[in-house]
Amino acid sequence: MSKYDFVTLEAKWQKKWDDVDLYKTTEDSSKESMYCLDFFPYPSGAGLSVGHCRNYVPTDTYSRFFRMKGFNVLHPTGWDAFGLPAENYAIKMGVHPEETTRKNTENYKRQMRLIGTTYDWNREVNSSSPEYYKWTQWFFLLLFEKGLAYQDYGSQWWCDDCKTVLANEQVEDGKCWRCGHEARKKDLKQWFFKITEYADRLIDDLDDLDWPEPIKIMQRNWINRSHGAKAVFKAETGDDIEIFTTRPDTLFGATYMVLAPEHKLVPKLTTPGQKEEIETYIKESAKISEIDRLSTDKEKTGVFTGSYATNPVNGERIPIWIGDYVLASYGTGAIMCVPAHDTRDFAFAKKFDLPIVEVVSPDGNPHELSDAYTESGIMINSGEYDGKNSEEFKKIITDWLKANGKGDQDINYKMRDWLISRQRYWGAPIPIIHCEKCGTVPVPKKDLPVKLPHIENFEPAGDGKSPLARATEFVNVKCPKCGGDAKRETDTMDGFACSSWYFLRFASPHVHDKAFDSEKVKYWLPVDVYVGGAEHAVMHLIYARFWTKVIFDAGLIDFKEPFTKLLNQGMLLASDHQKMSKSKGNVVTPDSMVEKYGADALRGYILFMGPFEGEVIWDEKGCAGVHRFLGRLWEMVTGNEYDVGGLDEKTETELRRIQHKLILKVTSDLENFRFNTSVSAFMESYNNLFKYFENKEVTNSKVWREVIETYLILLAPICPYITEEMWESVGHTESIHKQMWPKGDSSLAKDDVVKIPVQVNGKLRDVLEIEAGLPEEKLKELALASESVQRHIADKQVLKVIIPKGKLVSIVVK
RNA sequence: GCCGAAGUGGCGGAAUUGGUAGACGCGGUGGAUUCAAAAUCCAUUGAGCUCAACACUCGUGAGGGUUCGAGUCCCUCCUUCGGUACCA
Repeated sequence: MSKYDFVTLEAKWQKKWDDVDLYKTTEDSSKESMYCLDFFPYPSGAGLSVGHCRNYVPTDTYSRFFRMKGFNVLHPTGWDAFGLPAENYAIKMGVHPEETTRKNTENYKRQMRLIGTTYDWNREVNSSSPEYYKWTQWFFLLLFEKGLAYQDYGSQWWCDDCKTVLANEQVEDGKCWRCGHEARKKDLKQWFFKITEYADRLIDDLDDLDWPEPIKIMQRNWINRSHGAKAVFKAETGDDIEIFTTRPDTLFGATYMVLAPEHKLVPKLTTPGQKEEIETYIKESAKISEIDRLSTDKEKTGVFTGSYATNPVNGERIPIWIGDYVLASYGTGAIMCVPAHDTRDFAFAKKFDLPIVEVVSPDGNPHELSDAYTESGIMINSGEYDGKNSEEFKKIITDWLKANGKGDQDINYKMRDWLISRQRYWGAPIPIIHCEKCGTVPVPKKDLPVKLPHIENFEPAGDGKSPLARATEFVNVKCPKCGGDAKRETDTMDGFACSSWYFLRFASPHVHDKAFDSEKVKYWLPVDVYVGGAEHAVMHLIYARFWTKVIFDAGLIDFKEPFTKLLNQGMLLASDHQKMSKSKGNVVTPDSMVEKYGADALRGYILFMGPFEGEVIWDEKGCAGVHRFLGRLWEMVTGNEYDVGGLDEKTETELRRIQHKLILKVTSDLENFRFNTSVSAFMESYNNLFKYFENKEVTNSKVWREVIETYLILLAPICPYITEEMWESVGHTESIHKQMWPKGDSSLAKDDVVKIPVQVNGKLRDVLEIEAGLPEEKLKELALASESVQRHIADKQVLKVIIPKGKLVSIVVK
């Protein structure tokens, strides 16, 4: 018997599996398909840490499990290689991103194989390769044709550090999502995708998805659909000021208006006397950074324009102010103010001493308000509508607005269109040609891909123009329409465009004449199980859903949602309870763990650490513990003769019980992504089997072999190397990973002796060890006869005895 | 502020969803092996009752409640973490 030499055996099997291409996936209509996908990684220069393993090991285990259950499993991966992070890294290293990407992907791939993943490398894709981004551009043109891609001038988020614009989703806390530099607004002409057109469907279709509820909530909040009404307030200048409100029931309480400083009508509404003050305010608010301006605890500021408007419902003359707490980009950029029923308006009114009129009262009586009352209630001070319920009144007054041409019902969204232009080099060029005569002309599909030219000076200039603008041979083209001189669009696409369709590409990664093979997509998609970090809740996961719907609408696929089931693995923190990062020097690499304990131990520990969705803290000792367990298992499996003798019935029953309990437990745990408890089940099962290990008669028996073989098969998805080696050592030639998953028999798993706790007044007093299946009468008798129970009921009166499901005896005494 | 998740031994975490709290692992303690150490193996390990056994008491963030019975359900509060930020 040899020792558990994980180094040698892992290398041996790695090679063997590669040689036979064990994990090559092909379509097979006789088998049910299962598509299990990890968020494809951005190949960073730092390589994989054990934190990444927390994503890849569970999905790999799950995929292996499903293969053994007889499913045809697609479990591919690839590289999200385009985008700012890759480019910034290349700039930092002073190496072209093509080169850094090539190196980094090689390293990732090496590490992924090291930990025993079963990705089908025949299906590897790379979003920065022309074969791939040709189709990203093709989808851009599809969106363009459908009127969903457009150019617009406007104030955009800009990062001075990355020297490019950012989508709204990519501004976190007023800062650039990637580099953390403060974002600011800049006026630029940019490309957008009209994602707002899909806002309703993006919200409504969430209902049917098997996704974590928090992610769905985050998406709903991000899109933030508000039902309400628009209303027109007539200014005394004769201008119409349109507002949006979710509380039309409070219209009678609108005592002033506030417009965003950027609102178009501000100059016209400003009276000569107020002109200076207004202009100063506009200048000042432009200077304040967005973060400060959006901060909720900032005191309200504003200036009176000098003009008045008429409240459409009661004809009251109300003053028009401007204030920076009103955003130009939401709704109409103007609001009606109801200080009695809106906290922000209340604060503003208090500060500038504006009238506060209560119109919704909790009890129908007027009150002295010390705060805004924002709940529903009974209408007061609302003319003929007094006494109505405010919720019902919403509809009544909205209908009235409509009937009188002063408004209508309306819906607003917080989500904005997706800004996809990037003034950066490392992305898919936007396939558009600008011609002076013909305007914006899409590149004909036959001319795709628009290849990203190899240029040495790819750093952003910071002038708001893409580095591609400097590549004159790239920029200057003939117009596809008129043949005259024209210029290429030089912006590249946001990296999130590339990742909005990659899951489709895996079905047929090598087709050259289309983005995907419809038949194969039909077989594999949608993705059955999609696993990745929760940080993509509002970026990637909204964008990919949007593209899928556009592709569906174009009739190219037959599903509306790309990811049926979504799971978020919990974060893995370093032993210092902080995120692993190079700068903190707390990164643990899979390489070092594989070297010390083997890939199987690393995999086992990753799964054992804690619940899949929970946050866990790295502790190398735990990894060593799993390694020790595997060493013991090795001893137990490899030292036996097997098949020599028979076995008595009692021992066989006991061994079968261990075997079938394990099958049932592991099967249900793996199905439910409860890997941590399945690893404990293996350890527990080992401990139970080990009690027989000294008994040669047992370990030489056929039953022992069967129990051990079942154990190995069950463990194979978690620890593929050691199980394969032991499987071979007990005499098999076909890979363990090709074996069928065993079926558990609950009747064999059942205990013949059960433990029945006995409680007296809710306190545990005894545990009866008795034959299973005794009638309740007998249980009651035995429980009452118990010595320690007697001690507690002797001088008392037994009121009742409860025996729920024959599992426990509860005696109530007085 | 609002939305969401979670609080269980020295630590990571189990607990059939209302039924023996602490599975499994880590760490600790004692022992075996060893010249010694590492490794390995065996035993023990929630707290208290000044040693031990038996028994008993307490114990799942805090306080109430429902129940024969609560880590699990209900109410109030506290703490931590994630998301979000004047969206009218």
